[in-house]
Amino acid sequence: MIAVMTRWLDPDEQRTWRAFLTASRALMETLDRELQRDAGIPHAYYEILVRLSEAPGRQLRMSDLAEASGSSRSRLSHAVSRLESAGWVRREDCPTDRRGQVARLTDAGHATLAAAAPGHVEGVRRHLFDPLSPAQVDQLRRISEALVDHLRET
Amino acid sequence: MIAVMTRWLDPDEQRTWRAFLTASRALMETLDRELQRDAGIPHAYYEILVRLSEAPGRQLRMSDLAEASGSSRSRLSHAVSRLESAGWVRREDCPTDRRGQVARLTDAGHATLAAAAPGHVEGVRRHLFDPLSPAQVDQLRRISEALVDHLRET
DNA sequence: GCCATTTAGTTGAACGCTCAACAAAATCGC
DNA sequence: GCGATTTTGTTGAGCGTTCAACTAAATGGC
Repeated sequence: MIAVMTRWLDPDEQRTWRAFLTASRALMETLDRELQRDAGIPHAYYEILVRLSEAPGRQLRMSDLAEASGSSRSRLSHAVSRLESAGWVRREDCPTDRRGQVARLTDAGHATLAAAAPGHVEGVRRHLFDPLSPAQVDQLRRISEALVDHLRET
Repeated sequence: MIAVMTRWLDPDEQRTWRAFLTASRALMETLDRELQRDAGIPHAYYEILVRLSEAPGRQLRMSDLAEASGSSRSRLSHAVSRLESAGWVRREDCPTDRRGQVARLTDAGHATLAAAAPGHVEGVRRHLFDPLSPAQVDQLRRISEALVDHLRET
């Protein structure tokens, strides 16, 4: 039997953790709601369209798209099904791997994205960048990258 | 007709925004999965139990609990229903406002929380605090509080 | 006091996500 | 080459969240 004493968060850590929790949740919910209201799509779907629009030929293998959009395979599969029936994405067989599928952004999908993007960027600016000083923006980038690096190797 | 040119994100802002997005999403998903695996409850429910455990008499009005846990009324109502049928929370009539309901943490709920807390705190430490320097933790607190302040007044 | 408005909380439907199970094709080991 | 393993992607069930609609009680105006 091994007993390990829990190292609880001290008041400062507590405050930091809760502030981070509140801020990131509120930010995501706000941006998600704005996108839903103005463009009729959830943020996760918006991001899929963005990644496809940036890919060469506006197309990506499902697994690469999952990786790029930070999504599980299952989630992506469901999401692309929905985007496909909205007419914004088409699925095609991958020529080099017969297991594979390629998701391609349609013109309609690109148009939807183009219509949604300005409002969304505006929202990101207003809710994330405007309240922070340039130094804080820089700090936030370093902090986020440190967290990502750490989470990836776990 | 007023045409406003979109101020797109410059490469640095782009990088910051995406890193933040990736980091906060990955962190939340990781902590949520760990809590689900080790304690069988989602993070949102864990937080409700925490807030109740900290309240005087381990009880709170539904609307105060919603406020404290950063939840919509509807979400809280559904959540408390589930927590109630798990035996972790009880609903009682509010003595001073006949519209009101008070959620009270049961002993079973407190025990569940006590069992889940050490592992969760450990996770927060490992995934959030360990990868950051003390200075970065301080920066993150300031940044988060600035964002929260800004989002609250919108 | 009485009607209009606001506040508290709940409900059900629609939707998106998670998880585990699965099929099919590619790759690895020998 | 051939069987075991890994990788790719999908599926369906269960769960949690959102949104709009709703009831009931408190508050405010006159």
